[in-house]
Amino acid sequence: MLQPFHLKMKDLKQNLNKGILASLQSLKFPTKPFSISPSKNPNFGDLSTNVALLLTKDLKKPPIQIAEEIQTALKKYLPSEIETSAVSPPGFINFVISDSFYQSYISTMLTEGPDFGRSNIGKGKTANVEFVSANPTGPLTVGHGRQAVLGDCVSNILEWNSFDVTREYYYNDAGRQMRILGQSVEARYFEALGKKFEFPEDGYQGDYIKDVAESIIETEGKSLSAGDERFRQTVEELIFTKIKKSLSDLGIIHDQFSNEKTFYENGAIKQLLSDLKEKNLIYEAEGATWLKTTAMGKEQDRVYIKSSGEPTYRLPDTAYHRDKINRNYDLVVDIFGADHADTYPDVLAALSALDISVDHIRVLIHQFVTLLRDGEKVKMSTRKANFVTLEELVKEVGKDVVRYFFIMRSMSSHLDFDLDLAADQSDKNPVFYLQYAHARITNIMKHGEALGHTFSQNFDASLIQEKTELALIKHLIRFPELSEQLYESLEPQVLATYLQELASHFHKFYGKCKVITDDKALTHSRLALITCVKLVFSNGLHILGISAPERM
RNA sequence: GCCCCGGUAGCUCAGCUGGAUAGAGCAUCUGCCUUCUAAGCAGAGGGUCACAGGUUCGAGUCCUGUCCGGGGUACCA
Repeated sequence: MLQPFHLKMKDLKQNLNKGILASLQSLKFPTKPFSISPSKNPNFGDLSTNVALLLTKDLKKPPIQIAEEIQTALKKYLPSEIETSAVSPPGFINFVISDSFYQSYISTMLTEGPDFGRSNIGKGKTANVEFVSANPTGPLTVGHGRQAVLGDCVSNILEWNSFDVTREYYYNDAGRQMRILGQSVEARYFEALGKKFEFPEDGYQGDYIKDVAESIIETEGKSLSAGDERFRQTVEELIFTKIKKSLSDLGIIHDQFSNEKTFYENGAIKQLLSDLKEKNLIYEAEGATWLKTTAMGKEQDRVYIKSSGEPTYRLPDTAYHRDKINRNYDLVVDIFGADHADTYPDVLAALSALDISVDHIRVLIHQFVTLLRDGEKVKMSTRKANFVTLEELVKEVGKDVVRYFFIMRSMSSHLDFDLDLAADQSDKNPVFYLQYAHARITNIMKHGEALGHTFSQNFDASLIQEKTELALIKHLIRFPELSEQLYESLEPQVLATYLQELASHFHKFYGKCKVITDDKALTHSRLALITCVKLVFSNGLHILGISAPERM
C-alpha cells in the first residue's frame, strides 16, 4: 500500500543536501556550494551531484577518488528514499530514487487535485500586467497578437502563483497619430460625398478608414464640416470596438483601460513636470522642453515637449507609470515589443529621480513576428494597411492554434509565423499533439466507465512499475517546481515545452501499457495515474489559455 | 557610430543557476491500426552549437573581439 511519506522532490533534495554536508564534515573536507540536479540521462540515475568535482583543487586529488570517499561516507546519511548511489566519471555521484517514492506521489497529486502545482508566492499580493496597449489607429495585426497572448499568459502565470492580477491596456489618444487618423477619416468622408478633400501626407490608407467615413455619413449625416471632433471620436470608438472583439476572440479580456488624456485632465502631467523642475531636471532649449536624462546616467537628454507644443510619448508614459505605482501594486509588469526597448529606461529613470521606487516593475521585451506567406516575408505597417489582421488569423486557424504559435518560442527570439503552415497543415500543429493526449485520456476514462471501472482512491500504487509509467510520474513531479520557475522567468514558452514533453511521455505510455484490462487492480492503478496526467494537462493548458478537449 | 535581441540538424526552434553521449517538431526514409482515438508509436539519416581567442577540472551556456540577421537610437509611438 501507500508509503507513509509524501515528500516533495524539493524536500528530498534538501535532505540529500544535508546528508552530503554531513559526510563532507565527517571527512573533514571543505564545503563549497554544490548542486544537486536531475540527471539528464536515465543511465545516471535520478539525481546527480557535482560536489566532488568542485573539491579537486582544494584536495589535490583526482575527482573520482574524492567522489568515492564521499559516496562511502554518505551511506549512513542517505535519505531513505534514495535506493542506490554510484560514482561515475569524471566524478559525479548519481542517485537512484526508489520506485515507491514515485508511486506514492500519485496520491499526493490526487489530493491536491486542481490545485496541484499552484504556488503561494503571490498570496495576498496584487499585480498589474500592461499589454497590447496599441493605439486605436487600426485593427490589431498579427504583430500585436504575440504581445496579446504573451501578456495574457503572463497574467495567467501570476494568477497560478496566487497573485490578484489586473490586466491593463494603455493607449495614447492625445498625440499626433490620433490627429492624423481623424484627418484621414475626414478626407475619406469628403471624398465619399464628392467634395474637395486633402488626404494627409502620413494618412492611414486602409479600407477600414473608408468604412468609418461611411458609417459617419449614416449616423451623423452629410453636413459635418472640416475639423469636426466627431471624425476622430467616431473612428476611435469604432476601432476600439474591433480591437476588443479581436482580443475576446482570443480569450483575452482587459480589466482596465487607461489613456493619456486622463493625465492631462487630472493634472498629473503638469504635476510631474513641476516635480521634475523642482529637481532641476527640466530645461528649455531649441524651442523644446528637455528632460535632463544625462543627469540620470543616460547618454543623451530627451525631448519631453516638442517645439510644436506637443509632448513626446515619454512625458505621459511617465505620468501613467507614476499613477500605476500609486495604485500600490506589489508587482507591475510592462510588456513591450522590441521597438519600445529604448523607451522604458527613461521612464524608470525619471521616476527614480523623484525618489519613486521602481524595484517592483518588471519589463518584458519580446522580439518581432515575421509573417511568412508563400515562403516570403510580409512587411507590415498599420498606416499602409499592409497587414494581416489578428481577427482574420483567428478565424482562419482558430484560437488555440494562434495562442500556441505565439508562445511556443521564447520572447527573446524572433517569431516566424508561417501562414500557410498554420492554415494548411494544422493537422500537424504541435498544439494538437497536446490536446490529443488530453482527449485520449478522457476517452480511456469513458471507456473504463462503460465497463464499470470508475476511478477511486483505493488503488495499489506499487503496481505502477513499467518504465513508461515511472517516466510519466517523474515528469509530473516537476510541475510544482516548474510553476515557480514560470513566475521567475514569466516565460510561457517554458510551459509549452514542458507540456510537449509530458504529451510525449503519455503517448509512449499509451503505446506500451493498456489501462483498461481484465486485471482490475492494475486497471484502477493506471486510472489513478492517468487522472494525474490529465490534471497536469488541464492545469497547464489553462495557464496557456488553450482548451483541453474531451475528444478530437 | 552606439545600445538591445538573435546566429544550434535541410527548415522553425528547445537546451534550467556552466556538467557526463547536444534535443524536439516539420521535411526525407523504414516498419506498426481485428485490441482504451494512427492528430499516435517504434526506428534511420542529418551537427566543426556563426568564427577566433580567453576563464574553468569541464563551455552551446560565462568574458573579449570579429562577421551576419532583426530592432532601437538625431523633436513618431
